[in-house]
Amino acid sequence: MVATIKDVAQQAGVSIATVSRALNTPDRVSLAAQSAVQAAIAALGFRPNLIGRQLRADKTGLIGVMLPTLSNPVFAECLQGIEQAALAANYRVLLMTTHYRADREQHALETLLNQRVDGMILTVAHAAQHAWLDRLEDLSVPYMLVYNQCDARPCVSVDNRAAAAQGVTELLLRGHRHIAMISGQLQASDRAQQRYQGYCDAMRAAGLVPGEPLEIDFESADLPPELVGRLTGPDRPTAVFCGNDRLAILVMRRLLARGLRIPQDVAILGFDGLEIGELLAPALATVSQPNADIGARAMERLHGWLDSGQRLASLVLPHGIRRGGSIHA
Amino acid sequence: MVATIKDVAQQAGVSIATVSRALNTPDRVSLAAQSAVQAAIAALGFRPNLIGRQLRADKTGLIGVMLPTLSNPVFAECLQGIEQAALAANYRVLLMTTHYRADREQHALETLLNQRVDGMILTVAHAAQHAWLDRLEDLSVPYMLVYNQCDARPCVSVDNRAAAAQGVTELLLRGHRHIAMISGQLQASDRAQQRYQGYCDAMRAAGLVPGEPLEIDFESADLPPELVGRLTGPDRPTAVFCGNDRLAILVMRRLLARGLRIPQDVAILGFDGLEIGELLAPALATVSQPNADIGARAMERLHGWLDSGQRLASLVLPHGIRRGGSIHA
DNA sequence: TGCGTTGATGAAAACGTTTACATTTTCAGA
DNA sequence: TCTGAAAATGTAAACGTTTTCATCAACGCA
Repeated sequence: MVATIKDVAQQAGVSIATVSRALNTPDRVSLAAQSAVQAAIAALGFRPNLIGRQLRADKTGLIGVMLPTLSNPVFAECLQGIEQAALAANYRVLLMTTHYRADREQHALETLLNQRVDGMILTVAHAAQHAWLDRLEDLSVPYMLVYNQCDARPCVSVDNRAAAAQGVTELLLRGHRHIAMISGQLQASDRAQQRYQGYCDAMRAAGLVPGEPLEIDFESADLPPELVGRLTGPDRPTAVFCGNDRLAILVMRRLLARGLRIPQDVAILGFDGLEIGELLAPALATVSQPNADIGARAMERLHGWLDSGQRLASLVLPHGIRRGGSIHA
Repeated sequence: MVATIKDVAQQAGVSIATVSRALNTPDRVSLAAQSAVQAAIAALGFRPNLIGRQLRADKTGLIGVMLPTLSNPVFAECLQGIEQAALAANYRVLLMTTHYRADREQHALETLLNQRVDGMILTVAHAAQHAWLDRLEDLSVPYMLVYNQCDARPCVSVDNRAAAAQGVTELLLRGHRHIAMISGQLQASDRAQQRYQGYCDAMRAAGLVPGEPLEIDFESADLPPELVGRLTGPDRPTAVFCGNDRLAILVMRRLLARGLRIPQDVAILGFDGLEIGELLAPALATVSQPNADIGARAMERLHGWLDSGQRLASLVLPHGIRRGGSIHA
């Protein structure tokens, strides 16, 4: 049997109120009582039951975090940032992954809500129209989106569209005219759509006709053969812009295996800024995001919101362009 | 104001006990009452407060997960496995990272204990002598170690020593005689020690004298110059066995930058089996572990323990040797 | 001495559930 | 119609805290 505050009180010869005060507001307790309580706590190995405390306080100190997957290091790094900032702000992290599935998004949000997390940090499929986010607003549960970018919601992200356009422009400057874009399912990710928009912007600004996006499952372990065909066939593109680095790496592998030279035969540009990309051969050029920062800043802002009750505006963090061997020889 | 079971009872014209039963054991409630309750729940948007339930039941449905870092994809993949298995078993995951620091291990365990998690999945510095693990045993809190390997505790891991020895043997078979080992701080990781033992085993079995381990901080972003010196200097090794893939990748980068050829000038062998290693140039040879499986199996076993009350034995999963360009031309 | 202020303490209520136990209702069989 | 068992329901306690409110002692001051 694990000791409760009642046992401590009895052992120390004081009331449970005094024990509670000794724990939370020691200055309101006589020195004699304090040391009696300390002794009793040590003797019994008492540790306060947070569940009781949370029920009474109607606060859990929990932050619900919902991300698509941890297999993509982008989200793992972001989570790392969240966790570090949560520790600093004395919150704990309850984690759920969705694997880009709507039913899992719903289940996760429901669970987090039932668990009475104080706030949430989320990446959802489509921030703009999302019934559950509206529900969070109604319930006035503080939340922050990460990676999603949407005027009507509190987000921490880069400017996906502008960043993508800048990346594609980098390819255009190198003389590419036939540039394809590969992306995870647009329907599963508003970021993917925004990045595709950025691609279109840059193409049109150069007087070119943007291609249709070549879609592929976000979590697929390899490229479908017919896609490989389009990238290696007779009218293949001279450059490929990939909606994220994971895809870019898959593409690089497949094309290299098919005997294409990168970047001479085809240039590859990613999006995310995964560190590991720098170590590939050739090094992956990419539009980089500050992943750990995205998480940490989101947590900081959420903390501010929880502290002040003031909803905070979105935050757009700077992106970067990391040049590398995959786009210039 | 968010609705409670009491509001639902009032709205439905029944007692709270009936509402509770309608929720948990619907077969013990008349159809009339069931539908009245359902209607009330829908009307009020009631969602059961898990905190109240957890307090009453003395069960939280939470699994505490403590890992060194998520920046190393090994642990991110493992966490992914844990999360997936936790979902299947209807548990939720509370995450804490330690960054290989003893004070953070202690803080995390304390927090998880206070939060009354039903069980824990942990990677600790040293499984064998670890006061807090002893404490868990005393409190009979079910837990499973991952990556740690220790006869006296419930672990899910590979056989680190044998795996390392097999990897090093692979190098020996290729004619290497001067093989160095680079590792994270041995004092921060029993796995590192076991892998070093395996290295020594293999070297001695070949009649060679094992070198001292070259230690480096687990989380350092680059190699210290003096270490680079030893790897590139006049009596440099012809092969380097790295205690984990992350280190191996750092080593590869540095040595390539110094103009050494891999594997002609120096062969590199990692440990972990990170997928990304296959995409490097040259592809990283490594001793592979089934990371997601380690997490998933640990969670399954923990679930079994929680269900049955029976502590389960350790599980040693098979390792593999992934050959690659970093050890053979 | 008497009074008011301050500081320490305790009793009890409250947070939202589940469940043991008691009570009421239903219904089949005589 | 009556009886008894079974089914449905309700009352109240319990889980471990925090906090309000009341009580009481101590003490300074007139």
